[in-house]
Amino acid sequence: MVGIDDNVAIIGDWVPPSPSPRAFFSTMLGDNINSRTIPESPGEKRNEGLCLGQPEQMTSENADKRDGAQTSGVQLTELESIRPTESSMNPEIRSPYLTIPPGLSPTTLLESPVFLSNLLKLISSGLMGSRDVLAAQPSPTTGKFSFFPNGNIKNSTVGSDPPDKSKETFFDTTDSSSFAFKPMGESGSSFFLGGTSKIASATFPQQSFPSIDVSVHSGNAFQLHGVEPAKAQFESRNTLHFQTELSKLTTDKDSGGITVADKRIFDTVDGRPEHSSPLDEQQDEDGDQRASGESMAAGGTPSEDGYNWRKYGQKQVKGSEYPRSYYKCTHPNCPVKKKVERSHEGHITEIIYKGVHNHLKPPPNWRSATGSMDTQLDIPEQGWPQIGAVNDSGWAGTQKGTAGTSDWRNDNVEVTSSASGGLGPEFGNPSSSVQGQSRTPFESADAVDASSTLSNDEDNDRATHGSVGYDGEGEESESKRRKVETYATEMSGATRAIREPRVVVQTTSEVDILDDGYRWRKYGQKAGDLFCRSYYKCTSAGCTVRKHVERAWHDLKSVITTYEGKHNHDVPAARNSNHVNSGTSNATPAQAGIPVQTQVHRPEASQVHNSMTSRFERPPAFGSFMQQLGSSAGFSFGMNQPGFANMGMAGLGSGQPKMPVIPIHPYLAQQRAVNEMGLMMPKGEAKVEPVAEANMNLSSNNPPVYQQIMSRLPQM
DNA sequence: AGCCTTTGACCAGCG
DNA sequence: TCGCTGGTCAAAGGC
Repeated sequence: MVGIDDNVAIIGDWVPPSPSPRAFFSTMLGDNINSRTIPESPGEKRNEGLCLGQPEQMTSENADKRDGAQTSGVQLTELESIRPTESSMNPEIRSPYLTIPPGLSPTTLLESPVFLSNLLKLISSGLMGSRDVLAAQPSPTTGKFSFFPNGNIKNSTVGSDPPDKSKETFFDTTDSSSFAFKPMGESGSSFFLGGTSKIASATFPQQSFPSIDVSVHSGNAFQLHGVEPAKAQFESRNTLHFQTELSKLTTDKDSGGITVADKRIFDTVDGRPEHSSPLDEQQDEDGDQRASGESMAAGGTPSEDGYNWRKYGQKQVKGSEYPRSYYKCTHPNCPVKKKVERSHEGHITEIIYKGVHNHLKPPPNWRSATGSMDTQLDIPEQGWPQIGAVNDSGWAGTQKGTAGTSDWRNDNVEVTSSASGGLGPEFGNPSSSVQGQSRTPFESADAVDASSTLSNDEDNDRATHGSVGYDGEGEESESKRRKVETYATEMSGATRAIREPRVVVQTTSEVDILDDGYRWRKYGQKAGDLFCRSYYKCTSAGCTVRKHVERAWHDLKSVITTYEGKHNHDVPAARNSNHVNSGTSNATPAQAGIPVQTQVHRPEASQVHNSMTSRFERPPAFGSFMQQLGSSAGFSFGMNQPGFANMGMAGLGSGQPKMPVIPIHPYLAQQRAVNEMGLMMPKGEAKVEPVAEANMNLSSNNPPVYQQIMSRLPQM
């Protein structure tokens, strides 16, 4: 990769030896406890401080005071990604520098909810004061970031003037594409977080956060400036305007919960991609202008943000000559959607994101290799879902009430409530209440870091070999090492192309298999020479089960249905009752006893209705069983799926009772996380090959085949 | 094989 | 109640 690999963090007085993205964020966010000297209230869990800081920090006054006090307290560590700097204009206001390690593109950072939210954490924790203004330019070649206090930027390189060498001699002033954070108001090329006093003036219960507005000059400038309601700004040619409005960030003072509304708007001019993945950036660096066009997926889908999207709608909107496109993240259970609007020239003018991904960004080439379903790694459910939850106040980014609009209300309510307060300590994960054992928001950040790492070939190799971006860190703590191991396991599992269990059922009627009690959405169809196959997804929220129904042309009566995925909810009540009570004698072998090779029993259906419940609330014994099951039969039932928190809860229908909450020892939880990762098995092909008719129970009273299969799971 | 886009229809909110 | 609008669904076909 040109640039980023060549120049690393020139901002600092010296450059750490290839800090990993993980280290970058870890350090940035204080994950490196050794470098963290930010005062914390005694007895206060560290993680609490990591979220949004202590409440008393949240006033503008305090924030400003802490700008200096806290940042000056940041020790210069080996991975000094953030360091205090004397302001040439206002020595009281200090802002950390931020260096972008190799392999981590600025755009990757800024597109990352982790980055944005963590910047907020910085702000809130005092590392970045409310008045800190960041004028940023991503350096495709250096990856430099620097944070400048408000008003200190006179010569940012953003789009215009080079930095003042007299002030920043270390700054690569000859590199017009260097990174600088610049206060808003100095041309359009500013990037600031904290938005003057908006953050500062907000007090944390029900605090309203300012928008974060990021403009990215895809060529050589990068901007993120806070404005009020995010407004699109068109910069010069090749300018990308990225607006993120953390339009709603509220906290529950007691629980530490936080609700964040996030909106990002990408504006592009001149048809440049509104966002660039690291690869795209590389292409740009290489002068490969294909990026402008080819960074768009077929059909113009903006995919260069690294995530996989499925267009689910298009609408001609009022006042726009061109339609607006609607996309959903294809990752299972990921609630993120985005709207893409285009200018009358057909260029993308705006992308509005809704929600935050609850998974890692898939490595660039994985989708084509293994399919997006398997490549977008989940991150701990106590991570982004809560943040995302927070964000879902609507597309427009206007600051709305806590409930948000109808479409997003579920996200907000479900996640927030499920997380016992959202972004509080441990993100509300009851099992993660013990410091240092469970995953914290920063660990989520770590995961994302690692994701970024995967974008880097070199680091990717390391990840594959179980060493994720720890170069230069010789004395990592055991806990950190454990986290790395955990992640390595995770990555290893991902590398093995984790597949889901598969159950193949042959029936004599497609109708029956379609009417199996569950709600399916047809998402594809394939007609081959010998067969015609339809693809279905379960429409239940949080359910990842898919099936395809295949009918041979020569024998249309023979229907082979293959179920694939994890069995995380019960049959929808209405359909279920209908089905059971219908008495339709059209029962088929599909509804009969299926001789699943894996002779398993199942817990109560309600006990596996979603993995949120499973993960948080299932008895440990059940987890143990599932491990055995997973290891023995290649089955998994949504038990080892992180990242289901929000959707899982959203998917809790009224008729789906929740399991009692059974606390799990955090250590066990963590170990389980590791184990579960390790149990991610290749597709288990628990195949029910064409079943002999004799084996079919044609009783119409039989529950759907899926239930039949599930009924063979062990009882608790 | 699996996912994607297209596109008309449907639905809900709102005035 | 109606019309407008935005958002979503889902069948069909393409990649």
